[in-house]
Amino acid sequence: MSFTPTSAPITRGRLAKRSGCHLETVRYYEKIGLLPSPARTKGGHRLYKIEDQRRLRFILRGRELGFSIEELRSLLSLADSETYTCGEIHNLTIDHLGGIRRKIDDLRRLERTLVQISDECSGGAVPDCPVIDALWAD
Amino acid sequence: MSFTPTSAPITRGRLAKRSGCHLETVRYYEKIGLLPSPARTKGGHRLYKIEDQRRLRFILRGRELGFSIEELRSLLSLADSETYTCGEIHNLTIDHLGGIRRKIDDLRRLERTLVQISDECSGGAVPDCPVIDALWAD
DNA sequence: GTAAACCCTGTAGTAACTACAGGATCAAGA
DNA sequence: TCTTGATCCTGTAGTTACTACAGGGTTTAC
Repeated sequence: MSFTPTSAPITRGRLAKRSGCHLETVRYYEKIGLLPSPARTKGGHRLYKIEDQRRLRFILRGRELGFSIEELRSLLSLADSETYTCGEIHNLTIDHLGGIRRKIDDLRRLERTLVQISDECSGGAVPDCPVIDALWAD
Repeated sequence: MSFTPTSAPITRGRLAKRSGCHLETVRYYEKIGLLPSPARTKGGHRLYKIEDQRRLRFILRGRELGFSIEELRSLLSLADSETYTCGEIHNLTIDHLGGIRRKIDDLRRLERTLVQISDECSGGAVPDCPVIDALWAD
């Protein structure tokens, strides 16, 4: 007889709470194939094991790092394959980083433009505004 | 008899092409109430006037500046009212700018984290990767 | 045994479009 | 006038990554 108190299967709600995500997110990840369909109770309730928790945490961390679902699918299939190389992962990461940097550049350009336009704005009670003028301009 | 050759009504396709947006976007903006429903031919085809072109350009420019549809709805209703003040527009613009700056900050944090993680990555053919490790970590 | 708390399924909603399908209309040339 | 090809019409479904129900069934604690 051995005690295995920490590895007892847990319900979906408990998994979500422990992982810090929404209850429905767990079901969603299962639906789109990022999480495997877990064992069930006789009544049909899902039962998750430690490895499911680990996988969910992987996905949630990846999302926090801005990886898309499809990027995570690639990342997970590499990680699952056990034959991935650091180079493959590196490429995915660099691509992802490129996308983030493009977004930053776009937003910075936007910021500069908006600042330029709104700096001309008196902000007062006058019925005339350079922001509106810029949008209406021919 | 007067000639008014430049102000003849144009079709949806022509309006879209002139304004540099997708054909269906015009219909979409009409559907959500940003553009008014235009006059029609006997056969039901839309006919747009110069003022519609102007309004569409306003919306498209606003979108380029990152304003959401709802923000543009506010901006347009102010602009339509003819009684707006520069201060009201300024507030909307400053709020919008705040949102953009928050996004930039978020993305920069993300970038730093990703660079930190992937800098430890050899990028070689070895089957071990700090990116994956970071995601799997307990 | 019962009641509260939890879980099940499927579906619809979010933002801002884009992409059809299956037809009708329009403009230009013969 | 007829035809042909381009354009247009409508409604609906797809995109991303979830979230929010409705209307039930199950589990658990007392």
